[in-house]
Amino acid sequence: MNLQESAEMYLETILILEKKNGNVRAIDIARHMQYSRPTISQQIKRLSADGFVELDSNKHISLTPKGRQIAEETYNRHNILAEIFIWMGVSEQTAFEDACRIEHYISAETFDCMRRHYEYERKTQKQVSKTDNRLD
Amino acid sequence: MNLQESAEMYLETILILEKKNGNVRAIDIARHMQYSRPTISQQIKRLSADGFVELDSNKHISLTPKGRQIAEETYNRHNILAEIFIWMGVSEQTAFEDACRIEHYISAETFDCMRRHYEYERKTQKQVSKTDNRLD
DNA sequence: TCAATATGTTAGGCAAGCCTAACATATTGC
DNA sequence: GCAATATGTTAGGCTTGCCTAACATATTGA
Repeated sequence: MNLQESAEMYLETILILEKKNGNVRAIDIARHMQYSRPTISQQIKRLSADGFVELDSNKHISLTPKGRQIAEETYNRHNILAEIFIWMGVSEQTAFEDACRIEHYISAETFDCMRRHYEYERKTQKQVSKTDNRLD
Repeated sequence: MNLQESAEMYLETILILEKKNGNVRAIDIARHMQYSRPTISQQIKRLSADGFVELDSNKHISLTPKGRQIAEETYNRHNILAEIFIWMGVSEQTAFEDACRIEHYISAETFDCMRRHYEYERKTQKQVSKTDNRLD
């Protein structure tokens, strides 16, 4: 299920907006991603044709199970990566921005190793402050 | 100096081939990157127009100072990222592949934090084996 | 109610970065 | 020396993913 970066971004955005607003319209996605309305319209059409989203009669967009799975995987990786970066001392904003780009390119293997490393370190050597700019 | 991923890849590849072979021809780049000869020809023309590489009368390609700087930065980040991933337990091949993609998207801030974290951990808790597949 | 505004879609365009086919030129081996 | 092979270039094409302009439709407020 190796989707393009852009498709993952759309699906993750839909999930985020769904959590925030309940329902999701194309215009909401356009504002959130800072893309034009036609761009969203086209991409939603594509995601719909490929079975990742559905539109109801009110043009409300929802994730299919298949789409939701990808959205949630992407969302989780994004957040966990950002959490790891923040733990390493990266500022919150940069951590989220970098995580957002990197999540699309990191393999499952590397992601798992980073996560395991992080969890292990947090458990064993809890209170070592090794950088100036840690947030926690 | 925010170059495209693809330009960074070409420059890094030229540096690698230069280290390996002494001189670099378009065909060497094509084989290494698995792209067609015309593609390399076009991209070298572009990199040359933008002042990142030069061609001599034998069609040997060399990096300008400006090009070399980017190539070396990219190369170093690639290797250090891979080293960190391997240290975290990622297999050598995956570590290099992931590093190769991620190096183009990670910010200086996040990269520095990862590097500092790695160096600190190596220094303080040298012999803790936390995963099965560590290489060192 | 109906004009103004908001939202969605269609059509057409553009840049990046690949490709193949065809041609041009350089190198090599008999 | 010359045919075969290797390398480089030109021309034209394709996909992805964005854009604007223009139009279609829905919603809202005086």
